[in-house]
Amino acid sequence: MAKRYWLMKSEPEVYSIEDLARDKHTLWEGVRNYQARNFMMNDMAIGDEVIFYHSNAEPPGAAGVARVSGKAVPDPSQFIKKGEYFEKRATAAKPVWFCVEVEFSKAFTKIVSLEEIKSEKSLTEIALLQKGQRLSVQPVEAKHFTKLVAMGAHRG
DNA sequence: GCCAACGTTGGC
DNA sequence: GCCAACGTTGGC
Repeated sequence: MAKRYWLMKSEPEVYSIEDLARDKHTLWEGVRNYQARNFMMNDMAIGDEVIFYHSNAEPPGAAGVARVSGKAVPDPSQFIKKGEYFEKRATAAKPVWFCVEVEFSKAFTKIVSLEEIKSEKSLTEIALLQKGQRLSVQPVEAKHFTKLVAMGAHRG
């Protein structure tokens, strides 16, 4: 199957591209939206490439590239009773939430800001910019992925 | 199944 | 902190 491309959002105050660079890989825990979960469960494959997007940041924007390094597994955070992501409906036999593992690929020297993405003509169709688009895990077309990476690489 | 109320996301 | 644009919940 052909490699696919994705965009995954994280608040850098919580987990940034620098954190991923340090950790090398991480489980993408805490997604609590069914559409986003289904992308991870059903559509993501090892080797798929991911734009790591900083949301609720100054500035918001694409911060680097990661790679899917492990297929979807039950999200451990749903079983932590005192945790922020506890899911009381979940059992070991029937988990509710799943997450993939991603590994660090590269950090852009400088964030490709949302403002720059908006002003780039070839990116007007990217899912990220569509009205009401809030999904924290979303597909990206190959041409948009390539463009974002080129914009990120042309810095520094 | 409908839909109002409520909660969340995330840019500004 | 505000609020648009969602998604979820729960009464009926």
